[in-house]
Amino acid sequence: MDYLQDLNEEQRRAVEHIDGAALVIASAGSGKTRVLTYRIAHLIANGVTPHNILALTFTNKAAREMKERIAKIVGYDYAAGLWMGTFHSVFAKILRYEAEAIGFNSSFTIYDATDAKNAVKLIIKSLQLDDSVYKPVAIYNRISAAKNNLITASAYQNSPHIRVRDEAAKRPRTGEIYEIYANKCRKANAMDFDDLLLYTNILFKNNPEILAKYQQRFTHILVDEYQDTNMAQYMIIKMLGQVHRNVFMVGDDAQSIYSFRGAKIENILNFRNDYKDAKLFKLERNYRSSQNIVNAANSVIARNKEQLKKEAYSMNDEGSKVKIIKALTDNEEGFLVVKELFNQYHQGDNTYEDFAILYRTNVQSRILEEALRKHNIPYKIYGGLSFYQRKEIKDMLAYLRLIANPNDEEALRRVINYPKRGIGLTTIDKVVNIATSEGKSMWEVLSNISAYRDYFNSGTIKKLYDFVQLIEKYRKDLEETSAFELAKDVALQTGILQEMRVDKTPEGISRYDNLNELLNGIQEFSETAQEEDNEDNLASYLENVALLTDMDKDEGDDKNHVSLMTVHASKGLEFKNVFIVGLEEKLFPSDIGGDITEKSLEEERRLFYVALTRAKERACLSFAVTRYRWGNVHQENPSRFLFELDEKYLEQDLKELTHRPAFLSRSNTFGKPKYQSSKPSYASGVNTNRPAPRFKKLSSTTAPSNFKPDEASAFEPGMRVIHSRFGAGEIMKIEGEEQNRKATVKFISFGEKTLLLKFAKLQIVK
DNA sequence: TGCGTTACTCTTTTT
DNA sequence: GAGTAACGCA
Repeated sequence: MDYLQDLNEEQRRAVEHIDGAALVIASAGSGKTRVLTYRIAHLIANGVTPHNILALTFTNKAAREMKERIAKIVGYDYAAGLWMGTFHSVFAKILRYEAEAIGFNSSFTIYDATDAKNAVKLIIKSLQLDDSVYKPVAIYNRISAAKNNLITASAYQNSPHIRVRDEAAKRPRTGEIYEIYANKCRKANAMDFDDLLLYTNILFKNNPEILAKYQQRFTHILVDEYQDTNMAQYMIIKMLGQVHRNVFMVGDDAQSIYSFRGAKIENILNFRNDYKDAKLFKLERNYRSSQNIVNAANSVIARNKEQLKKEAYSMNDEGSKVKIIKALTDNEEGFLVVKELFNQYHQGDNTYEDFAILYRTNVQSRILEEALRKHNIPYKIYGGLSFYQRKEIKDMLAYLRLIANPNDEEALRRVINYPKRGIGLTTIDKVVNIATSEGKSMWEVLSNISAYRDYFNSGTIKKLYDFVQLIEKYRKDLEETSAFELAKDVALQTGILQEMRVDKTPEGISRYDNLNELLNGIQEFSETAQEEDNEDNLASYLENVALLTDMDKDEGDDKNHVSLMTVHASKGLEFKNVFIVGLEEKLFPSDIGGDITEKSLEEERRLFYVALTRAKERACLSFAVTRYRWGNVHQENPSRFLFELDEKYLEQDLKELTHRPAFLSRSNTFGKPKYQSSKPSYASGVNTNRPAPRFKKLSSTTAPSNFKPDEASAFEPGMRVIHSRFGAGEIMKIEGEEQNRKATVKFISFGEKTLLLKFAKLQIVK
């Protein structure tokens, strides 16, 4: 019982709450995880069987860490019985048990976003629709949003409201695509991320006896990050919690940042409408951050209208004030931020893991990366192109998926001709046509290929037959072999590993390393599964891996690095020193999706709040006056969030810092040639009689097809390069006027290094 | 059928 | 700037 000693009064009241609905509003750094873990431990200590507790978290990592902490209090045996994980992973598990009830097979595979988009793209193509109108990503997003709001394909098509919207968007056949996609997934025995939640809802709604079983089982339900649940998740909890009504929601409306994924902040705002007798606990004391940081963050978030009343405060030291860095360019921003980081590191007793650099978008990481490398500072980028999204990893996993579920069409398409075995697009198209006309899956056609001799030549028949045999061979020992044995055999016998080993280019080496890392991961999985007496087979590995992200990967032993990540990815983490970069209008707050509406602005503000409250001791914000975005230099304005910060908590005078001569603020873009209306004209001056441009811009790394050798003479020694990916500098010498239709230009940057530029993007001024 | 080259699009966040 | 679709050639 002594664990209760670690809690303040409000925390303890929440932890000691056992029966009935409860909402815990836990502001940043207020010990939310502690309350959750201790409450679960407390439930167990009070006789609740772990098996009857369902705890849902936002990431797998959070679940794992929480389980670990609970185990330390109540013992590993008890903790192991808990139902704990993300919504997606827990309900994927339940869906596997109950697959038959919704017409799936329990070995269904999970499509990630890429698989799903590919499938949608193929459908659009097969309907011969214009993919510039029916943009696959946009259609997929529509479908995803529908699923998150529990709108099935038929409901979608029957909704007049949706019809009007799609017709206005000139995409009246979206519903049809949705339906075909849903059928296709069913035939492939596959579910995408959203399906996991949608089908859980359908399962429970259509099968009262199954719902009752789980309602009985889960006597106590806990949900973390409740502010980021969507409609589908909300309904699952509502249904499951109906009988016992012991739902314990923890969240912070001020940190709701996933509305783009369908999260409804209303779920937390209106919680007490659903559970009128619910207890409300407010954790308002921030144990993480200094007073200055908490106060600064409060001064910004106070501007949001939609929020629950609470008073976040800190009783830590006052701490240092928030520092703001102004840079002239994005490159300089990277440089100044890293310089400041470098200074801070050498001032106090810091390690590099005390530092994080947060940004709004992943693309911003590159510049920071370069600056860190130049300073020899170790860093690690989280997110971005995830490990599991790399081609070599997806290809390898596709083999495993296909072996587990041969109807998985996306997996089949990936590997049927990888490594190259002479099965081209023509052949694949034929197979697809046969499959569609006979209402079969591609695999069903392939595994009976001799019945279709007339359609293919004998060589192709042989190739297809061999491929089927290859997969069938692995399928035979699917049950007996461990996931690792199987994966190893595939990697070796298909020649994938060999192909990568011989590739000595830097990319090839990295691919080889990645594949090995994946194999090690599978080995680790097999070993722990054996130790813990879990199922060690391929199916269980695949279920595990499909829902993993980069953030879930275990940190190695080497933690001594600066962390770089998006603000979204930083939720739930804390660092002694935090840098938030790119605080400019249109970037943060972001203006993607058109206008900045009141609602979207409030979410961006919450995002900024999340970023700022990651800091324990020091926060440093930066902005650049010009930024190189989508091919052009843009004049940027400092973010409104900077001005929303109460000056009391700032180190510098913001007005002075952001003051800009009037002539600069007049135009919003700078360096953008005026003649460049729709398409950039490489052969400038040739097709226009407007005045010769002051700037010459060449795009792409290769010379354009209409490039003439004499274009190279447009570059002369003495020209100043005002922008290139290597920075600014002056052209010292022209080297070669034509090399394979490419020009090579040499110039000296900052009078130091000689850099070789091919046709890198240049902006040159005479 | 496969490969190399060129042209074009898309740039927010992620389970 | 990067990834990919389309194109054109062998």
